[in-house]
Amino acid sequence: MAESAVLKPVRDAQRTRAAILAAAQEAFSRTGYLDTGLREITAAAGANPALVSRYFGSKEKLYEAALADLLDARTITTLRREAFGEAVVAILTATVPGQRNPLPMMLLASADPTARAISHRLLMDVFIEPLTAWYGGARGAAKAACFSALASGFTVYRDLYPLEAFAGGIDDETRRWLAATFQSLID
Amino acid sequence: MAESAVLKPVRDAQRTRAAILAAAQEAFSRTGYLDTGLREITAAAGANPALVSRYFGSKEKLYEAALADLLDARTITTLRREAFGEAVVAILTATVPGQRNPLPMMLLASADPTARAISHRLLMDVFIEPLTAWYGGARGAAKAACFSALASGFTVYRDLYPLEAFAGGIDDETRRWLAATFQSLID
DNA sequence: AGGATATGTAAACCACCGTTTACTTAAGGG
DNA sequence: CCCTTAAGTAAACGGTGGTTTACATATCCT
Repeated sequence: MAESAVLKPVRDAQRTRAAILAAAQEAFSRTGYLDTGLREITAAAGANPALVSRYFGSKEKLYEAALADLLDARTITTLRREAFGEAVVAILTATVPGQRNPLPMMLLASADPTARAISHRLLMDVFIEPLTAWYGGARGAAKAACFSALASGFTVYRDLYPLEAFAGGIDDETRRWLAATFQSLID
Repeated sequence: MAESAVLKPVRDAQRTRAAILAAAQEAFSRTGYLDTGLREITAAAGANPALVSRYFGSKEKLYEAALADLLDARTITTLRREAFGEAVVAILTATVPGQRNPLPMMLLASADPTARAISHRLLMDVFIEPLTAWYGGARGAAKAACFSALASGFTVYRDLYPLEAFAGGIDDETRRWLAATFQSLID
């Protein structure tokens, strides 16, 4: 039988790089930056630690690539303004812990000065600034900050330090309070 | 001249222990748990790395002692309910980064599984539970969660990933929004 | 087909860290 | 005053981690 060499080549730099990136995202989101070893990441990707140097340059660069691939303000800036609060809460509560969510990764990496600097810059460039522009006006930056604070805080007590009220499905009152609070940044 | 042996003894276990604890709080709040070495802490305290084992047992125990010394729900539960929102904002904005604030320490330590478990337990026992009781009623826990989320989020974007809107003195509109949001958890 | 090149591997290197051990020195009671 | 004990020190140990080096092998073009 002809094996599908095109679909599953034994050696494929792009695929290997992508596998390492995906494994890094999973691992960094779960065990942070400092506590995640390159040997652990590459083992999960079925690759070799030395390939991180080859494809990304260093662990820091790998982290930067992993985070940049997850950060995207459009998840928020494409929502309709009329039902903004409800939509945000829907997104927040739909997100499964550890599944392509940049925030735990950022927070778990914040202990390392270099990783934090990378996160800070990426956060500003590809999230805060677009969000500020989307809010618009003189208070756009302040609204973006308030939005980020509440959304991040929710994630902290849902994924990092789970509180029953957030980690186990939230009740209708809480959902309404969150939605109304997010909405109040627009009205 | 008689040197004040009572005020500044050369060898004093209690004083040395306290110095290590203070240095640990400062260092853990600044560089996290994993990235802070015992040699660094003890050097700042003018002590020896081996004394951590003697006085605290291990690095984990030192972290636990350092965090427990900072966590206290009474900063919140002693506020008057009528002007709760304003009072909370006053406390949040008065807090100088890195100065006896348990939150950055908790967040920066969250990458290490053991340190996170310690933080989680302490947080529940000496903060969330008292706060839940203070709010009271069926939704006490949910209110405590919402409070913690917004307060933590504010701290994150003030101390960890500084946004101009929070890190450089906040404007009156933002202050009002925060105060009103905190107050809405009571009314 | 065959050699040049891209891809992957294994092992070593070097530095750091938490902890333990053996030792030195100051403090304090009889 | 001496000697027991507490307090502090220095160095070594075992383990780990990022990175580099030297090497093996699959892939691709002529």
